[in-house]
Amino acid sequence: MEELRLEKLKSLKEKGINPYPYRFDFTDFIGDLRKRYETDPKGETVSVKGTAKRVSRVEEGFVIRLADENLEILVFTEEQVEPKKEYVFEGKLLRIEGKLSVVDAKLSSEAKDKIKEIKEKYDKEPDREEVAVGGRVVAIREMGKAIFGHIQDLSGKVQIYLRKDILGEERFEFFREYIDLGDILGVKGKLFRTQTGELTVEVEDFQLLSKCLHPLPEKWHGLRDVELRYRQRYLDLIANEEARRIFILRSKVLSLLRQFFDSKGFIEVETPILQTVASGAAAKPFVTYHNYLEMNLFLRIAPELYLKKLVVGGFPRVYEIGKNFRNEGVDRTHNPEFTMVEFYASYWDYNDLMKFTEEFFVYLLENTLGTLKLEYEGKELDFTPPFKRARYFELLEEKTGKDKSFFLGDVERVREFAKEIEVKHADRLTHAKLIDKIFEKVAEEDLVQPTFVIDFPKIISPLAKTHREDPDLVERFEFIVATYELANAYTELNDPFDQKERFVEQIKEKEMGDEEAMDMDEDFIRALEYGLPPTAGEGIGIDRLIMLLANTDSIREVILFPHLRPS
RNA sequence: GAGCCGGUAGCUCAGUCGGUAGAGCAGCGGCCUUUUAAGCCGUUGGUCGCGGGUUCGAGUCCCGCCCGGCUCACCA
Repeated sequence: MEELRLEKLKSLKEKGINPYPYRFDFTDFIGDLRKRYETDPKGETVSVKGTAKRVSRVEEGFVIRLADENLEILVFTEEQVEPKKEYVFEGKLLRIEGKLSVVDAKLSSEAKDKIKEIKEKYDKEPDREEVAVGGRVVAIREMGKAIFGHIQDLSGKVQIYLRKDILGEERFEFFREYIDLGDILGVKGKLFRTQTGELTVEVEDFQLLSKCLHPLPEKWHGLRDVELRYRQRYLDLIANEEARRIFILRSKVLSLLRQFFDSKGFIEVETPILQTVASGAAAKPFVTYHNYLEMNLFLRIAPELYLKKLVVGGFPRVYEIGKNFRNEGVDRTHNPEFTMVEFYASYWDYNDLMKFTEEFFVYLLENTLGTLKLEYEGKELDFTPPFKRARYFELLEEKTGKDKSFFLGDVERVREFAKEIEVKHADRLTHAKLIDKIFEKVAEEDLVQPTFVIDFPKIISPLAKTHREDPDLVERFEFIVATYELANAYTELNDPFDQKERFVEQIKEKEMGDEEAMDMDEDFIRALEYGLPPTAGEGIGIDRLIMLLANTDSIREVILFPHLRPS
């Protein structure tokens, strides 16, 4: 902590001022002010003339403050220009961090628009409305008898303007003396626009709402150190607009997801995370210990079996959004705890689920990014339905020249083939795992566009219903986007005798060395004996979905507090 | 687990061949009533991740450890 800020804290208390007051009467979040007085352009082409007041280098090119008749607009360009000279730029009009900006701008010869007219169109006059807003002080610019600054909340930033003649000597000096960058401040005053057109609160009164005892990260570069950004995510959120954007997006996706599922007659439920048998997926669980019961419990690897028990119980459509825990390696696309939505619908089969999935993605994309074509790691992904469909064994045959009967035939010949194409540990994998690994190795990497891979081999799908046209297959699909498995779904196996046999097969697999093979859940079999209606179920990985929408290549960027070793 | 890269001021980063540890921002003291990466003048600030070694001398070279990133493995 900073010595000086601690002294201020002490001095405030001595003056009888509580640096941590109980409440603040505010009228708006900052973003609401902006919504009221500003509309967002939609990327229309404009060309404007003005003087380059400041040229700043950023990662890709330059940001220019272009001024005409004292009104300013930001220009993002790769063109190199000199300050204080006049230029004409043509580009797309967008609002970036609250400011009207011409992006992808190129030098041009003729200006068809005036900055003044653009501003009048999108920035309305606030008519000195009286407002009270709170936020963290992120900039202070002293100007003698006036002070400018910015306060920020999650919804945005707004400029504050303090004048000695309005506040009076004592309050003005109090601000200079006691308010630091990082403090939470409440201000009351009138909204106006400055000469350059920026929405600003002319402060009539202010109150310290909480003292910040540490200096803030650097204002221009933000907080870059990845380790610090994850360990102290609050600082990341204060300093980096991109971090705020991603987690607001994540929240929006969850909200849209609930809206969509609720509107389709699904009921949201919660099932146990602590389980005595961790089943429903192929993975190694975390183990924990219950002191009172004196027994080991597992953190769930999937909610699947519980959700199907609910369908048996008469819930026709259920969904659960929740964490699953898998005791596996950690990398760019795997976190030991991750969020899934898993859902089940009576009377549906996997064809219904594919339609539903298409509809869901369209709903999600239109309400977040506003487009069905999104850019991910330099590639354009097109979510216009219908999505591509590819049969599992047809893909395999296309890539290897070997057909289904080969892969499902003699295990040793499959093993030989796996060794040939350098599948790791081919000599000790079970038949099921061999096929799975060969598929991952040869087929998955080419699946960039959204694709339903359908009709998986039965031996790697112990909970899926046998294919109605082929006893070697099950009615299952994985939804693959940008080579990642985004969803996994099937027509549910509801024959208790078949299910029991499949579990027995899994136990054999486990005995043959597959640690991830599924455990038998006796109560689940009993539930099936009471009758599970025809049902289809699906799980969608929320973290990977957010990665896709946010265009980020690391799962840690979309998890607020990713796991790190203690420092 | 292995390889590579990184850890230097609160933050973002430089630091050459081993020779007294730097910049910008933030901070502090001034000037400035429409500024906005404000500007101008002055100025404080270091366990160079930790421990050991080589050397007259180590941020720099060597060894070990810790934390992070990337890649490959493990998990399977």
